[in-house]
Amino acid sequence: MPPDRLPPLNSLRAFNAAARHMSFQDAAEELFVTPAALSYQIRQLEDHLGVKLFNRLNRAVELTEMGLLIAPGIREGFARLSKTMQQLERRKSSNVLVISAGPAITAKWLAPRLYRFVSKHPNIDARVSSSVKKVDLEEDDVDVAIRFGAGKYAHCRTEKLFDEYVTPMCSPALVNGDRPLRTPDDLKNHTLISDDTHVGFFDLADWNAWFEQAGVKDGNQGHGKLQFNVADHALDAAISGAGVVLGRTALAQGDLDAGRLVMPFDLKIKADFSFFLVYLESRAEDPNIRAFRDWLMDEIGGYATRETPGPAV
Amino acid sequence: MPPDRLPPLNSLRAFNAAARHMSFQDAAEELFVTPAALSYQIRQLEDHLGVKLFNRLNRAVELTEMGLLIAPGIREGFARLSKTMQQLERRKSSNVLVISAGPAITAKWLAPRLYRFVSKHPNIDARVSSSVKKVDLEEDDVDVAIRFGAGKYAHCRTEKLFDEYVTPMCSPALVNGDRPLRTPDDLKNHTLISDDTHVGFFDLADWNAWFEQAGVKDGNQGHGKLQFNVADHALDAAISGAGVVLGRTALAQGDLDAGRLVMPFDLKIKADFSFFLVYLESRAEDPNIRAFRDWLMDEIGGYATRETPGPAV
DNA sequence: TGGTCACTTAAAGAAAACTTAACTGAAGTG
DNA sequence: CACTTCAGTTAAGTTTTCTTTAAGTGACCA
Repeated sequence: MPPDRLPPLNSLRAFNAAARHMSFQDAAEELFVTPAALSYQIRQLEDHLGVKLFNRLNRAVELTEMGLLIAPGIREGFARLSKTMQQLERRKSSNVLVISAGPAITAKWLAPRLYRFVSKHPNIDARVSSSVKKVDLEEDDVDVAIRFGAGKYAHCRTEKLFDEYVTPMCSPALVNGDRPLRTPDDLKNHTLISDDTHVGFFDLADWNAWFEQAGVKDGNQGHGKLQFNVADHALDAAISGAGVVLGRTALAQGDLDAGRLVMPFDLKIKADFSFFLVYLESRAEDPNIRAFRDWLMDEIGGYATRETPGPAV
Repeated sequence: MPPDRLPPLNSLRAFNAAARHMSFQDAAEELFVTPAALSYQIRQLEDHLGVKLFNRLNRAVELTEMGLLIAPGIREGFARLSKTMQQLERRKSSNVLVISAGPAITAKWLAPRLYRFVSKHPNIDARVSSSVKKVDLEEDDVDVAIRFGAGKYAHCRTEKLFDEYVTPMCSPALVNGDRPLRTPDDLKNHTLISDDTHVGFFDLADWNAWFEQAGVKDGNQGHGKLQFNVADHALDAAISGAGVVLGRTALAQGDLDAGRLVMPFDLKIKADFSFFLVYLESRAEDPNIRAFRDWLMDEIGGYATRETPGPAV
């Protein structure tokens, strides 16, 4: 980057305020100076650039072509600086790390092991913001996000956590019970549990898709059905023996490891999407974010797959 | 936006230079001041924020946690301001509008009618940058782009120009010649022309796909084949009577209107992608960009479909 | 016609930023 | 082990820049 040769910064700030208010008076007020000072600043900028930025009308001002041209860029530049200073203020007082994740992954995966992160980093005040809504890392006060998706987010560094597979799962008691589960056909004797959390957000194989791949006709016409709109509730229902759930391996990990759930069949359908850790490229060196990322990678024992797409056409 | 209460801007600039160079000396040089001045500025910023930003080592400096936290944001903020001033410089001297478009759409659509834009806006120096490579509107010196895609680009305003369909096309002489083209089956008697320009960039129906939809078996085993790696060359070959091309309606528009090409069959396969005009959201009010956009919309006689996706997770 | 409103201008005063020059303390050098 | 060098610091004084005060302009409004 060459020596930038920027105009006097105070005059740029004055221009920014004036362009936003479309009034020198209001701008002067915002900056706690007299209108005279502001007028002088704008003129200084115009002289420096050799270009008129405002047309002075009788009792108003309007941006010239050139003013119109640079106003958005100047505004964004200062907004970026401003946001950055806010970040620092936030960090100065407390030491919060806001983690955004969907409800299911939070309940089944993140929350049960987050205590390890907190005890490893007692100075970091970790907060989980659990929501289905997409979160804007640049706007909302969120530091890192765990997202199920394709792993492409503008300006973000993303690291794959794990892939997702869909397969039937149930309580171990069910497998060898009075209606045993030996072949996919046996599923017709059981209540089929599912969830529609993802509908409208992303595609995920459903019972029909699984039965098709398993070569079972009319599998879905079986014993009964039970549907949830929160993924972890569906799993919990299966744990309690209510039936067989078409579960997601990543979410059910803990229950599978603990023996509360088993996968009676080999057939797993891989999802198009995976779980990713996402955070702003520009904040990759933030100590708190690094700490969380390192802990997370350690926790899953995998290594990172980095992808850093930028905005391109 | 509230009154920002930013720290002294000069001290921010000093911090930016120092953080980039990791050296007060070099930073001072960049800003054409003495090291003493720079030292003073950094201290001023630290005092203002109440936070140490650099650790002073014996003969070097290093960023503290807090310094590390804000450095990227500060840098980006100034980079934005800098880019904006560069834009103004560019516009001051000349009045260039750089249009980026793929080779085929340039040759067949844009170039033949761009003279109308230039004669309508004689003060604008329009330049076409024709390339297959993706262009970064924020980095490269490109003002607007015409792209074939899904119409989702970060930070960009996109307006749909037209959809794209794929269907056989040939010289009108061929249709009623000694090997007439009455039904899709007749294609077996003709040389099949195609292009693979798009391969690796996006999916587009090929001859196999078209034959399948037309219900023709083994259509592709016909008379002969001719393949190009530039889309407009394939069209030109068809115009000259070399055979039947699986043409793209948007690209062939001009040749179809002029009667140089005809579409012997009704079956058109719609492409997943469309042509879009793309430009940075922040430059939507740029007079040159507005002028081009308005002319373009006028030219196609359609109205705009605006989509402005931001970076979200 | 006279008052008001938004911005401008000029001169003087206040505040900031910069330089000079002397200082510190560690690393490299002979 | 002294001597030099090098990066950064500090303090005092100066220069530059910015800001205010106060008077001025010109269009709009009553």
